[in-house]
Order: sequence, then structure tokens, then C-alpha cells
Amino acid sequence: MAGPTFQALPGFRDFTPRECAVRNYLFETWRRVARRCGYVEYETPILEDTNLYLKKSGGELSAQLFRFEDQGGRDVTLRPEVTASLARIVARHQRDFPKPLKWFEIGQCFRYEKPQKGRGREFHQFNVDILGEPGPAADAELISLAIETMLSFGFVAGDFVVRVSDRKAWINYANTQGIPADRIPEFLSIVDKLEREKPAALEEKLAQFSLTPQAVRDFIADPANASFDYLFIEEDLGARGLGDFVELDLSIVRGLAYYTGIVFEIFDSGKSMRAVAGGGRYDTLISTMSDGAADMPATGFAMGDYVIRNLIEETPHAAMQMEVWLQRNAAACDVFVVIAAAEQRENALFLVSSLRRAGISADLPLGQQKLGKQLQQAERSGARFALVIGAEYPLLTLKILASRTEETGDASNAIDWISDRLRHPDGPLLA
RNA sequence: GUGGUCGUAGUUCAAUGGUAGAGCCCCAGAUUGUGAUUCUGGUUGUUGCGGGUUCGAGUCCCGUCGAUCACCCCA
Repeated sequence: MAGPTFQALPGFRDFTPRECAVRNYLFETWRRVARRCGYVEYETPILEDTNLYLKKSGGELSAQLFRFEDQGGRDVTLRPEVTASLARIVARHQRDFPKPLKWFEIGQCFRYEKPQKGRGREFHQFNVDILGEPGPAADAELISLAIETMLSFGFVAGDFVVRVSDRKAWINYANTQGIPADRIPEFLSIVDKLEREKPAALEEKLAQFSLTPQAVRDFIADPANASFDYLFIEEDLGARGLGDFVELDLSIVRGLAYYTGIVFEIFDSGKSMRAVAGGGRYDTLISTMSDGAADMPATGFAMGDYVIRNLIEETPHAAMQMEVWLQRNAAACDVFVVIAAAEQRENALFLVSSLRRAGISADLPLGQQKLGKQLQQAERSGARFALVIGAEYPLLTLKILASRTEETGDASNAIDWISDRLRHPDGPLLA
């Protein structure tokens, strides 16, 4: 090939069949768990009016937007998140639904950041929200879904932990320390960076509020500072049998200004990676985004595909579970038809067509190949069965590829026969 | 945006400054109706790109692009 060779843009990925199957594993697990817990799926556009994001956050975030002018002169942005779109759609349509809303979306988002481990410029996110319910029962319900999701990926106690905090506890603390209300966001932002800031700078910043790093750390370390909502959640999740997965961690504040209450993050137990998921309560965002047209309390979280995948691959039992799923779900077909005698090709075509129409995934070789090659092709396709059609037609041989055994049957009832065999696992063999 | 490390075949990697190689993968055959193993043969490179030093650069120097890791940030 002459000229430059093309590759995916920095931070973007090609999904080969294997990569795509892994992605589908994540998506299907997310979707299954959400539905199981009573959430419904919605979807919003991938491209939005840039103002939607500037209004919500503003500031430096605009530097990380995939932003451009479309051919109609509109200032548009590839979505960096879905919460803003959710706020819009909810503000507009919320009267059509009984409360609370339990909604989820699986979608691709874009952020112009430097790619590194656990982060690309494009990623998929599982977004789950409960809207219209102000009490901590909603937060507990949401956190339980986050935990159930982890369990569905095969993680067990000891693999991960949900660290829960409450901004209300911090706001109370700020009040008792005499911090003026309009400076609380600034204060929370300092708390958020407590362990990342240089000691000298940290001390200086806290001094503005007549506080010391030690005083703040003491507050974090004291379980007595847990809020009422946190205690409620702890009890609620305990009753669900999920108490072991949650712990109080007041050091979690999260960077975003719009969180108003409970906030939480999921970490791998070794805390060797960035957060697997994070979220919290944002009771004023819907109102802000809709200029007061709709005012709904809300709580939600998001889980990205990068970190959860890394964690699955580094956790043997979770990785094993994914491999099993991939073997069952990523095969090119279930039945590979092998043509042992070239003159049987027409019968084979009819057979393949019938199988397919009956809902059975079937494939066949396109050229004339030797038997050995065809069987090899069958094996590589990942199919469970190779159906051999040869001179004995209408007698067919069904080879169970994994066990290298076989059985015979008649072409006239091939559909029923094979459907039946597909329904049952390859148990003890008759062969 | 800042910094560290690294760029050689599809891939994993070799090549004291002196003629660019191997394994794997892929394709075909040995095997005329059975998947393995083995054997044989075959395809592929402006050594990321551009300069510089040198008689001579994959190798040394500078730039650039890309990958990766960390910082920043993390909606």
C-alpha cells in the first residue's frame, strides 16, 4: 500500500470480533441487572448543543470537549457524559411517567484527554439514575444495583468495596466551622484533593478557613460524623445482605460541584486502579438545567467500560466467568455444515437454509474444500456441532466437536433433532 | 497541558556503528470421506516520519508523530 497507513485516532479503539464480544458481555450484563432491578432503558443523542455542557459545568471542562461547528453553523459537542442529556429529557417528559423514575442508559461518551490506563478519549458508560425520590431509600436502592452489577460480573466479597460519603455531613461541618455558604464549594474542592495536594499548599488553603489538615483528617476518621442518610443506607443494604460491601469514607467528596448529598465510589480492594464507578445525589441539577421548569430530586451513578474490564481481567474468577460467556456467546455459529460429497451441495444448501429459518445459527463452507479442512473450519468457527452431509444422504452425521463424538439422524427431521440437541448441554454421550 | 519509557514483518521479538533475521500467525500442499501431531513450500518491511553526525545509521544526536505509564483532571 502506498501512502500513509491509517490507524485509529489517539484514545479511540477498533473493536475486533473478540473485543466486540467482550464489550457485549459488559453491555448484556449491565442491561440484565438493570432490568432485573426494575430500571427501564432510554437513549439520548450522542451529539448535543455545546451549551448543554457549558451550562452545567463551565470552566475548564470545555477544554476537554470534542467540540466543533456543524455544517449549519451550530456549536456542537460529542457528549462527554449523559447526565446533562438525561436532565433535559427528564425535565421535558417527566410528567408522562409515574414517580420515581428508574432509568438507565448504556452509551458512548467522548472526552479530549490524554489516554492512559483505564482511560481513552472514547468510552462506554453504564448510567443509572433514580429521579423523583428524595429519601435515602433511593440512594440505597441505587447502590444495591451497583453492587449487584459487580456480583453479576463474578466479583465476590473482598474483591471490591463501595465507599460511601455524604456531602451533607461536610456541609454541617462547614457550618459549625463558620464557613460561609457561598464558599462551601471551594472548601469541598479542597477536601476532595486532601491527599493529592502538596502539604504546604494544603495547609495554606485550609488556613483561609481557620482549619488545619489534621482537623479535617480527624473529622474524616471519626465514624460519629456519619450522616443520618448514611446510617439509613448502611441498615438498608444490611437487610439486603449487602452490608459487607459498603463502608463509610468521608474522604470521598467527588470533584463535581452539583452533588448535594450522598456520594459514593466503587474501588477494587487493593485500590490499585482508579474508581470502577462513582455517583451520588444531585437534587438541584434538573432544576438548574431546565431553568426551574422541572424540579426533581435525583441520584445516579456511572460505570465506565475501561476500568471494569481491567478489573475483570485481573481477577481470575471474574475473568473465568467472562471466558465461559464468550465461548457460549461469541461463536460464529452453532452448527457448521460439512459437505463430504460435492454432489450433495444442493441438499446442504437447503439444509442450511432450513436451519437458519428455524432460528438455528448455521454456516457452511463457500468453496470446495477437503473434509479435513472443513472440519477444521467448523472447529475454528466455535460451533458446537458439525453436521456432515455425504453420500449416505438423507442420513446425516452430527459431530459434537468438543467431545469428538458423533451421532446419526435423518435429514427429514433434522430441524427437530438438532434443535433438541442444542437445547441440552453436551452431557454423557450416546455416540 | 507536563514528565518518564518505548517505536524493526500481521504479531512477539533478534541484529558489538558494517549485506535486516527468527518463532508464531496466515495461505497452499504432503493426506481421493474425518478435526491432532509432524513435514514441505509461500506472502509481508522505504527499521514510524524528517533532518543531522559518520566512509557507512535499525543502532548515535535533534525534531516530529504514535504507543504506553504517571501527574493534572476525572462530568
